[in-house]
This record gives sequence, C-alpha cells and structure tokens, in this order.
Amino acid sequence: MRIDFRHLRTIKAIHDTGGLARAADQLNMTQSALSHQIKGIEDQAGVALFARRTKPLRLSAAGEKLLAAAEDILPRMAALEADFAGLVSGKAGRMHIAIECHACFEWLFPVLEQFRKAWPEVDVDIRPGLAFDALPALRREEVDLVVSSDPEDLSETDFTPLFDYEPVFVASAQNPLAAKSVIEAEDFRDQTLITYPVDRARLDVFSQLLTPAKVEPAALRQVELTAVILLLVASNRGVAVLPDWVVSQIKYNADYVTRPLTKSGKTRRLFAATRAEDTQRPFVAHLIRLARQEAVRMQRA
Amino acid sequence: MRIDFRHLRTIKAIHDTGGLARAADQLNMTQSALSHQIKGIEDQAGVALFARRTKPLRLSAAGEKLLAAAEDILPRMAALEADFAGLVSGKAGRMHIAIECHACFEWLFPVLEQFRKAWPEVDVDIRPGLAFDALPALRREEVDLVVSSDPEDLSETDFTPLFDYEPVFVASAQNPLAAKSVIEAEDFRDQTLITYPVDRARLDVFSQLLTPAKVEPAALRQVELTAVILLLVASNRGVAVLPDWVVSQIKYNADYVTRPLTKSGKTRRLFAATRAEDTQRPFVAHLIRLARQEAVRMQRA
DNA sequence: CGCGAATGTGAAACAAATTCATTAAATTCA
DNA sequence: TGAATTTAATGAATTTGTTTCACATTCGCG
Repeated sequence: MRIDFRHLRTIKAIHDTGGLARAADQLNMTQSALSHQIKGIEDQAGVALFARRTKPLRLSAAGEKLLAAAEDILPRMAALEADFAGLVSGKAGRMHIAIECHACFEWLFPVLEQFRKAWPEVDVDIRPGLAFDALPALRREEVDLVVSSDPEDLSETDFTPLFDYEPVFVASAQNPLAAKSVIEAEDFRDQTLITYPVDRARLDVFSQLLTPAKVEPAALRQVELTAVILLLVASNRGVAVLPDWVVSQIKYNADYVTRPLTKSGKTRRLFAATRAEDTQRPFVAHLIRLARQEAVRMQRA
Repeated sequence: MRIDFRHLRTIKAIHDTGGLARAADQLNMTQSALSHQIKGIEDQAGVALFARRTKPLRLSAAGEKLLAAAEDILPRMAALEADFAGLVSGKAGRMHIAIECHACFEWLFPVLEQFRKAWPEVDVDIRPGLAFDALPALRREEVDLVVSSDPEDLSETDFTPLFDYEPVFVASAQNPLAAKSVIEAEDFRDQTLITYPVDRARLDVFSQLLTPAKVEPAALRQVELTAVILLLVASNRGVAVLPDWVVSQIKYNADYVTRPLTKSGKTRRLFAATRAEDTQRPFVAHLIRLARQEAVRMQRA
C-alpha cells in the first residue's frame, strides 16, 4: 500500500477531530476502515504513526511528519481542483496566440491588455517563432488562435474576419518613385526594400506582387520594429510596403509619402483562426469581438 | 475516481517519456492501464488532459496544470519518505525533553548543543509546562525523555542515573544563619525563601525538608534564573536551597555562604527517564551518555 | 492507400479498500 | 474500585476499483 491522498485526508481528519470514530464520521467511512488504513501505512512505511499506549489516539513523531506533509499537499491539491473547476466553468483557460502578420503586434497589444482585465484567469501569451506552421500548430493545440491573412479550407478550423486592409507603398518624399501615382513590381528593381524579419511567403509585398512578377529588389533590409522601418523610409534609406492602417497610425514623420500598388491594390483581409470547438467559448469569442472593435477604432484614426 | 499520487506519477511519466507506451514501461504497467487511468481523471474532473488530435499525446491546458501540481507535490512526498526512512534507520527521530528539576537547564544546554551536532536529523526541544505530569507525558509519547529526581517503579519506563547532588543552603554572609554550621527546617521560619517558580512538590527544599517538618517560611519569592537567585541571596534579600553543583558552578559573587542541610543532607540522584522501548535507541543512549559526561565535567569544576 | 506505431475500449481477472460483527482495551464516573 | 462507556483493533466477507488481456481504432508516413 503506497501512501495516498486518502491517507493524508485521514491523518488530518484524525488529528482535527481527535479520534478515529469522529474522523470516520467526517470522512463518511467506518471507524474500522480508518483503523485498517493507518495500519496499512504503518506496515508499509515501517513507522508508527500514533502512540498506541493512550486511548484517544495521539500522533507519534512520524505521524507529525505525515500530518505536516498533508497540510502542505492538501491545499495544493485543492488549488488544482479549483483550476479545473475554472477550466470547466469557462472562466479560465489558455489563449496562446500566433501571428503570421508581423505588423499585427501594433494592434494586438491594446486588445490583449483589455482582454487580460476581462479574463484574469485566462493564461494569455503570444508565441513567437510560429510565423510558419501556425495553422498546424493550432490544430495540435500548441496555440489557440492564429492571426492570418491566408484562410485555408480546413475542417475543424474556423476563420473569423477581423478587418480589411490594403498594402501600400511607402517611400521618402525625396525618392524618385514619389513622383509616380501608382507603384508597380518593376519599380522595386533598383530599390532597397525594408521588411519585417520573416519569411517572404508571409510578406504581402512578395506573396502578392514581387514573387508573381519575378522581380527581385536591389537590396533587402530586415527590421523588427514598424516605427524604425518608417524612420528609415523617411530618411530615404529604402522603401517599404505596409498595411495602410500601420502607416496612418504611426506619424512620427511626415517626410514619407504613400502610394497604392497596382497589382495588390485589392483589399486584403485579416482573420482570426481558431479550432471550431473553441470558437464559441466565451473568452475566445470575446477576444475576437475586442479585436474587431479595436480594428474599427484604428481605421478611424 | 479521485485524483491520486498514481495519477501524478502517470502524468509526469507521460510528459517525460513523451508517450503512453514508454510511460507505461517506466511505471511497470501496461499502456492500457494508463489509458484507463487518464480517462478516469478526465471523466471525473470534466477536463481533457491531452490534445487527442495529435498522435504523440500532447498536454492540454488542464494537463499542464496537473503536471505543475505533480512537480510540486511529488518531491514533497519524496521528502516525506526520506523522513520516514531516517526514522526507521535510527538516524532521525524526536528528542523532546521535560525537566522536572528547574536548575537542570544549566547543564542541559551544553549537552544538547553537542547532541544537535552529533544527530542533526533529530528534532530536539525542551518542553516547558510539564514540570508536573512529566512521567505520564513520557508514557503518552508527548515527550521522549524526562529529567527527574523521583524515580517511580513503572514498567515500560527506564530510569537511568545521571549524577548525584546534594541540596545545600545558600545565604548572604550577612545573614544570621551564616553563623550556623548546619541548617534545619526550623531555621526557615523567619526567612524569605527564594525558589524557582515551580510547584512545591518539585522543590527539594519542600519535599525533603519543610513539608515533612511542617515549617512555612516567613515569605516566598519565585525567581526564574539561577543567577538572579544567587544575586538576591548575596544581597541578603532572602535565602535559597540549590543543588551543590549549581552553587559551585556560578560564582558571580562571593558574598554568600553555603551550609549543609541536616535532614536532607543525604545525597539525591538525578535520573533520565525514557520509555523502555527507546532506551536502547542509538541517539537516546548517546544523549544519556553525553549527559553523564557533562555531569562529571561539572562536578570537577 | 496501406502499413506500422500508438492509443482507446470492454470484459474478465485481480487487487485493494471498506464494511460488518465482534473483541479488546482504556477512560470515565458513580 | 468496578461497571458503564468510549475508543480502537481484528478477521472474514463484500464491495469497489484498478489492471490486464485481447482486440478495435486512429493517426502519421511513405
């Protein structure tokens, strides 16, 4: 007989009530069961848990140690059960997010800030390094929501539209291309293109424009932060293609101009991908609602 | 099915080995048993522990929580088992001591200091407030050793002699009684008697002299510390009766004199009382040995 | 699409914990 | 002190729960 939670509860009840019979009552068992139980542990561990000389049972040194362990462990177990209860009731859960679209950090943070306040028991995180296989990771429950602009027709996966945007060309006012009213793929041939440090397939400018047109820019430069990209563009160190809302949001410098792109002039749409089973869960639906609201607020800006 | 240590071990093994079959192997069970086990918890708690979509089983949010609990609790349990092992092997244990003789603090502390170093895993303590019923408390395993000068013929209880002493009368050199070479019970009638704050029955001066002679001192004063008793005696605020070794040990002041007591001039003996079952345990026997050594050292002083 | 590896399932076998009935022991109180 | 009462221990029977066995199912990968 291995020591077990049952035994911890037993020793605690005996100590609390001061007797086998009362403890048995509290635990809804017979006195005999408890007697057998403690005999079991004593045999197994080879120590006496109680001083048997006296009639109301008293803890021995070993018994005190077991009791101490019980008082450590039982509350920890209660906490676990509370966790589970939270999970079942829907108040708690996990919301680990993968974003394929790098610029999306910009609007995601305020959304998550609101969300955290509304669902304090939900474990929120953004998982980096999944820009690639984010949808398989969603299916595998490695993450719980993927922000993506390339919906696939997967059963078990829902794509909820968040908002529409348009990739726009950004360049310094000094750049010769500023003179053109519309930018085409060929225009990139002699430019330094500044992008986020992610795979080409995940960048609208490549997937929508340059790759189909088989155009390679003169140089590439990868920059992490949107503000820094715009700074570099403004000082004519290169050109970029960013979602329209990013450009209108961040106005550190008026020295750059924006121009539509021919081929990808068409509107793109951003989606929240979730597992079908989760889409209706209260906190998942709420996060998506918050994200759409934030998008509206942002478009107005 | 209640959550159980078995389940904690299971979830940990599955996580560590990354598969049911391998985990089953590690736990010396069949894969099927684990499958049933997991299903059991999931049904009981109403949460999924694993993402079932993927083939190598992956933990779900609830599973992560259970794993976290396992990693909290299992080491605590291992510690308990180590405690028990120590208890069984005799390296660990409890040594709670009751002293009927109040002066004994004086020589007990250095003994316990040595003892603690020799037996770091034994829980050493001095239990106050048991000057009375110390022997019953010993039998009830409330304490493990009683320092007593009144051995009783109890089965199950051993009395091991520690050392002999003589209660001696102490008074200021200015006190008229200093002129007498031997002090008798009647001499206390017009004196202030200073004693430890314990029951009369536990004080040699009453049990051996005044109570049999039906003599009541003019006044009583109870003082906690031996050094303070001697201070008060030296400044002639009262007289006291103390074990000879106490008086010879503490020589803060030479202004007091010591005189033998007629009636109780006979030697008294101090014993270590232990439960018969414990007397031969290594650390119990060692403590008694240390105590006798300290007594010899002290008598020489 | 099918093979192999991994997991799930149900019935039966097995093991373990609990109960019932009773005994033994210690404590209380008259 | 001794009878009454409370409290714990024991052993056999029963119930409960866990594990195994044999087989079905699912998934991933070539």
